[in-house]
Amino acid sequence: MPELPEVESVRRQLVPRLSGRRIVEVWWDPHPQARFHGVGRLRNRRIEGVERRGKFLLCPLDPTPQGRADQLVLHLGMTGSLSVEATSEAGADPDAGLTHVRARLDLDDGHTVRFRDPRRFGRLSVVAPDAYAEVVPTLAVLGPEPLSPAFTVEHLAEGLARSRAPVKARLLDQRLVAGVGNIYADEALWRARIHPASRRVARPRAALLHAAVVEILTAAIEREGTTFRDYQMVNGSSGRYATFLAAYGQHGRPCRRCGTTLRRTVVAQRGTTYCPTCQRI
DNA sequence: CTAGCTTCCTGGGGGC
DNA sequence: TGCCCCCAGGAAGCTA
Repeated sequence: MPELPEVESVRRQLVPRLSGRRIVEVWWDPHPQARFHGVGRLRNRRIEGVERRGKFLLCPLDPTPQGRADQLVLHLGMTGSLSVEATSEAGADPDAGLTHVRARLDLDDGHTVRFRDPRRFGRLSVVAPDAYAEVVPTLAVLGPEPLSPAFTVEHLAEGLARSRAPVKARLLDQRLVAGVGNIYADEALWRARIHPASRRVARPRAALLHAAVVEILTAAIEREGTTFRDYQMVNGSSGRYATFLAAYGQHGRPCRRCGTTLRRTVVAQRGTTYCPTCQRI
């Protein structure tokens, strides 16, 4: 599941491959449930850079003749990945043997960006910021970047105080903080010793959670993310954070702090692993 | 407005 | 070995 560290790792690999390239041809999946918006507008546009907000990849494009400053907005969903390899010869398999290719962007340097997404949860849009609310509503209301100065203890503590929803639900809701998904929510809550279903997190524990989120995401980026099932990087390699997971997917194993068997439950409609001894409501 | 449930999709794992 | 069933999950869309 690509979350912030995985998307950031993909972004870093894309920068040298995409920056300054012009898109000469575009194809996308005609499947009725495919989540594409305005992708035809990519033809003959230049990619100015590769940025990230939360789990969204953003590629600013050169302005249209009408002066419209739109962007390519990509969300990998659960199973999305990107490859950048040679464009296939005419008549050859345009997907070069890759499965589940849902979109292709042919670049002016002889490479093709292939967006693979077995479960079709990913989204690819061409949209200007003033249309985020209609096209990518989560991006329009996204909270601060967790590794930026805007993400403060005060912001997290006050945000948690304004709601009685389970703290894990608040971490997954992209409005409080951007980019945290199921893996790093479980990891941060374990590190901060907070029960995922806790509905009251006062300032002292909010400060622990703030530090845990920052430390976990920083360490995961250093290891280029977690490869659990589908996630892989642009060059096909895996993230190396999986062996550091203390909670996510570790139910039935002993807690690394106290040895208690980690328990699996459901919080916010998501599989959740926690330590019943360290993490009390 | 918020909280929380359902929906989309399909590979893979478990059970028999 | 094969078949069936069901699960995993981010975000959007819905209900109450």
